[in-house]
Amino acid sequence: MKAEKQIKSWVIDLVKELYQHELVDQDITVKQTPKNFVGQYTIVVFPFTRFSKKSPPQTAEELGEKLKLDNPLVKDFSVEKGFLNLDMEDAFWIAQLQAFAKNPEFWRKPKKNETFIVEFSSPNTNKPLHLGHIRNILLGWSMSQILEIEGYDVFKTQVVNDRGIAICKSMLAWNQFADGKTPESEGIKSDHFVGDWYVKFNQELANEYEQWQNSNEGEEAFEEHGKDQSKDAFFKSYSNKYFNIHSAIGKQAREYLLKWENGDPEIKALWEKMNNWVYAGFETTYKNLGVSFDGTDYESQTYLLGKSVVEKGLQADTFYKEADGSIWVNLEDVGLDKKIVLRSDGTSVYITQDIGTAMERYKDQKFKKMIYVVGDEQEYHFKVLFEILKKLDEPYVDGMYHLSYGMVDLPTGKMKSREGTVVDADVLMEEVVEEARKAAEENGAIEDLNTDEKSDVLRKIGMGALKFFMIKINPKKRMVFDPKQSVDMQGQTGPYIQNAYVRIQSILRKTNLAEQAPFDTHVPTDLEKEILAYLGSFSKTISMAADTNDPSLIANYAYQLAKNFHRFYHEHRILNADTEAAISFRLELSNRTAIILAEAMRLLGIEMPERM
RNA sequence: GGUCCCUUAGCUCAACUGGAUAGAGCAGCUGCCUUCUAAGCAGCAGGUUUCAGGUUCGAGUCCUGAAGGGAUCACCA
Repeated sequence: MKAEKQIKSWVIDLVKELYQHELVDQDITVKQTPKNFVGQYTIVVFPFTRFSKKSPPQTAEELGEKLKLDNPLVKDFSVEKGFLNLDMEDAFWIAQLQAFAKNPEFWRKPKKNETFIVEFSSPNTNKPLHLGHIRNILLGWSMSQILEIEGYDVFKTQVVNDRGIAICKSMLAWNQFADGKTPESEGIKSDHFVGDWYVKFNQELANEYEQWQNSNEGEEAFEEHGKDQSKDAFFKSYSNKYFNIHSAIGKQAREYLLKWENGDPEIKALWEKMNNWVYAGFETTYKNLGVSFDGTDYESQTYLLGKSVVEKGLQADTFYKEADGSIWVNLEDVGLDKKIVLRSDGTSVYITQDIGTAMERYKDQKFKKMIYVVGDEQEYHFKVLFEILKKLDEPYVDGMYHLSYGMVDLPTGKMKSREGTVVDADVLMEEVVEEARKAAEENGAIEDLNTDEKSDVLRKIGMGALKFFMIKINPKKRMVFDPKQSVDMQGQTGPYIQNAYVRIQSILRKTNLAEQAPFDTHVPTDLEKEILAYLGSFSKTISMAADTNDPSLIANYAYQLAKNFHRFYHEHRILNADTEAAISFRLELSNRTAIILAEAMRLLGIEMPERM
């Protein structure tokens, strides 16, 4: 199962013997041979010509001869330009398949005893989770699973932004307009309930603003600051200032915030009540998404952590004080800007809190590595954060990584809450399961299941479609989310992969795997060899996904494997193959394929149904 | 304007980190269900990898420049 590694070690020995040159694994490229050539593994020999002092084909020929002679597992070889294609003996493939039974989780790496923190999701508490969060959560979750396989002790955490002006807006609107209504009384999911009051606030603000625009004060502001802009453009750009300077309702919201910071009991109680509604709602959404966390940091508890940071920075002369009392760090020597870390009024800014949180986490966990799953619009922020930590000589800084992912767009453009084009996570999940139900009704394969079993299967299929659709795309790419495509169940989709698994389970139910004859006399077909070789490359794929922080590699692997299996299923009989050995071999091959498919999907947070 | 990211088939994406003739799916067209689940398989068609140079045995991948799109450059979070 470590075939490629084994071939590399052969090559290393051979090159040493023939050309007296020391190679390491990384110098050698071994890959699966493309379809239109004979053989299963290909060695790229171009790089060896430097010290073989022969043409690429000659070098390949020479290596091939010797490999074949020395290794009984190499049946034959062929040379095409600088590529050496190896055709392996049947015994080699039999041994590959047998090896799975000895090491059923061969892709799992030994424990490293190192803590790896993965921070993801990071919602605000003033509105429900949306499509963008789903991408974030899927990435974070799946990186966690992958790193766990790589041998880390993974600690999954989220930062909840539970304080600030946003939640105060919801609180204010609820206080003024809700008349004591609750999520229970209205029958609304509780995070949506709180979000609705946030929307209500913004509506009130918009009304107020519109009236003000036509008032004398509004006219004056336009005269004074509008310059050569159109009225519309000016008022659009002025809205923040309006909120902070003129708005009555805005003033009230800020008073809420001030009272909160001063520990006003009434406001604190309201704040707690509304946040608890939100948490209850998030809990449901997380559960439906199939994710959980090992810890949660609330900003209300971490936003003061900045103080110790500032002290440390001033002591180390990393930070300096301006005349007005604000504290800064100068990062111009590493090509960045100056950055404030403490306001003149002594309050901390966002980055200060991040530094504090990192230090706190290190104190608690002694983590070796940490990933922040955060959108790419914050790339600069994290560059600055890491540089500051470096200047502060924090020991863990080299293990920190910002897993930056592109925004999720709709076919109609950006998601904008003001324009009501935000795709809500809960609504989306419902839709996608509903779509699975329609598809299942059409083909009727699960009619005989009871209601619970059926809804379980439909949930797995619908969520599988949605999750796969999002996770198969390279994280750093901005993606277009087409709702129609996200519910597709055919082609390069989650259900396509689930279907391969279900087909295998259906076969395995008809027989007893443990009672099969030995398969060592079976002569494997080209396709069987191809699948076996591909199964073996699962470890490599996981490692690469871990190294590049890219779960989409696993998604593509799973798709490719499922595709190979579907083809195999059509081209070969399994249960009624010609010989006992063939039946046994194919059953075991199918069994291992199913196990690896399920594992690959598990790493992506996708469950397999047994029927569909 | 500075910095960073993206650009591959009509659309959505791959390409094992520099390897062979750039692959899938969707959409379109053709076949295949009395044989292990047709959410499947096989086939047709679709490409100057945005453009111009460079590096080398070899470039979608690396370098330089250009064009188009995006992000960021707050005493916001």
